Amino acid sequence: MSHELNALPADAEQLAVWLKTLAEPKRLHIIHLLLEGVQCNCELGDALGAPPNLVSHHLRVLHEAGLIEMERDALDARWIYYSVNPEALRALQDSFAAFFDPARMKPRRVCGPAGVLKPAESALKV
Amino acid sequence: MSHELNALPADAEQLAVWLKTLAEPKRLHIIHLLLEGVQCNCELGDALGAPPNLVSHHLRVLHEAGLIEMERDALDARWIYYSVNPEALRALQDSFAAFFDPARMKPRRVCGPAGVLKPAESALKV
DNA sequence: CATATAATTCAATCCAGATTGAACTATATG
DNA sequence: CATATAGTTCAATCTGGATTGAATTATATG
Repeated sequence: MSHELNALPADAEQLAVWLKTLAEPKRLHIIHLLLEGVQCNCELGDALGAPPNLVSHHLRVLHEAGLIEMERDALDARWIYYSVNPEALRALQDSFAAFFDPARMKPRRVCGPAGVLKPAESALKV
Repeated sequence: MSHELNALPADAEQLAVWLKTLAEPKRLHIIHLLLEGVQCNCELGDALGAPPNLVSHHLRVLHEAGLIEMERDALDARWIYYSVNPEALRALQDSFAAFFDPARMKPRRVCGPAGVLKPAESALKV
């Protein structure tokens, strides 16, 4: 047979990484805030009620997952602005929609006694 | 103001629960297998290379999150068949698509020096 | 240069939850 | 009833990763 039914498809590997990244409540909240236009560590920290080093940690995880981008302020380079990576957001959407597509649902594979018996047999049995 | 920008929207709470449930690699794999039509604990265990009690644990978590359903075999009630809950799958799709909708992206909110200065001022500064 | 600020890095601690092994439940079959 | 099977429950252990506090970097300003 061509493709293993048992293995998780390769496309799903990237999705798994993204899901792990987004499953953290504070990180999901950060994405929400970034989408709303909030951008620097300090403001994110205020909104989350979290210290700057913790915010920094979560921002790094999000950045390493390719979900957000960073950019220094042109006038005062101490400030760093974060934003959602639009391409990644679209890829995430597509990947998720493909994996959890209800149309993917296949009929049950025969496994237990009820499936093994033919209709005629199961009729006799009853 | 009507709604807090800081708080995670209520709709996102359910999504957060689902994401935490699906972020576990074996559970994501189980969803994949169920979508492919695999259904009983034993076959899932074979595919995952995991003992039945561990499979059972993950199935419970998925069930408690409302993502899967269970049904006993009509002929031999020792067998239990699991399947993805189609309604939950659709709700998950909708919820995720709404939260990560690229169209949600708002312009950056003023925060640092570059944003605070008016165009004229920043022009002078340069 | 000295001081302040925005943010990161580092090391230590803590904790939720995955994993494991053994006992248990429920059902079927001889 | 005794034995086997499919699966669950329970308690203990282990581990990845969130959290915390202190030190560090980079930049700006007087």
